[in-house]
Amino acid sequence: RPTKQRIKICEVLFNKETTFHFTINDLVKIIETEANEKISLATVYNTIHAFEKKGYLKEIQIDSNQSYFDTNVTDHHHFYDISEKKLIDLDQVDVGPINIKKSVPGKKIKSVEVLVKLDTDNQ
Amino acid sequence: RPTKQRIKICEVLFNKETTFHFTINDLVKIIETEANEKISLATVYNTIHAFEKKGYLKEIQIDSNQSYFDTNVTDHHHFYDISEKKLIDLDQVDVGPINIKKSVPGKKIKSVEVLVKLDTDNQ
DNA sequence: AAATTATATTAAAACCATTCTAAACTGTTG
DNA sequence: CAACAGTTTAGAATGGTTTTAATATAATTT
Repeated sequence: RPTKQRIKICEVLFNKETTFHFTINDLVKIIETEANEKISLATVYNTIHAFEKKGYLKEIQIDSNQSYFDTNVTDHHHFYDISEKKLIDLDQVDVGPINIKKSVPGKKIKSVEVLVKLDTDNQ
Repeated sequence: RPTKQRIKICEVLFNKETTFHFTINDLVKIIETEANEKISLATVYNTIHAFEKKGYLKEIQIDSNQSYFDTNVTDHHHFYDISEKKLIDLDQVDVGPINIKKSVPGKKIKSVEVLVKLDTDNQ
């Protein structure tokens, strides 16, 4: 299981000081420039999805035409900078407690996600 | 501007007692069965986007491979039923006030969206 | 009401992120 | 080191969305 490709991806993702956000394309570019190695798109998708299932990554859906991933797997929320198409972490503390006062019969809450969209403040 | 196709779409969307959620595909199917009329996908996309820009519809992004639209354009949040892929409205009252205690320099908050994901409660 | 103009609709092609496929390859186990 | 299961790969397929270029329609002018 610990193949060359997976080791490389792990290095890029988890040998950083801070957590960060990326798209599949970002990741491929990082690997191909930083490491000057070719890697198949399919492998990246496979690996990232495997990591996500294991809980090493979180998928964040904002845009209907691209998935973002987060190496920060703790419970938290996000700012989304619309013009730069970038994500910024938002701690639970910075949002405050959220108490959902409505429930749906036969269903249980799996997650509560807050997305705060940001625009340039050109007053 | 008030073409046959636009009138038909308006009827389907806004002559209802309640607001509702739909995908482009849902809408095309409704029009083609309920009205037995053919309508081009491109027209539906054009019209829906035009309506969205005018503020008659809200786009909701959940799934990275399909956009949902909401005829409820008031400020509110959503439940997302994962297994049924359906949206359910969640009033602001049912979520409570959210106060974002962090800010990003040069950016202003455009929207705060809460998405509560639901799973089947098979205890 | 015909002619003109601007705007909409359409089918089909293009796009692009993601997934699938089937063959080649690699790490592991005995 | 042989055999197997799991992995990688390039390329094709998928599917929602957008674009294109031609045709049609509504509004405006003559």
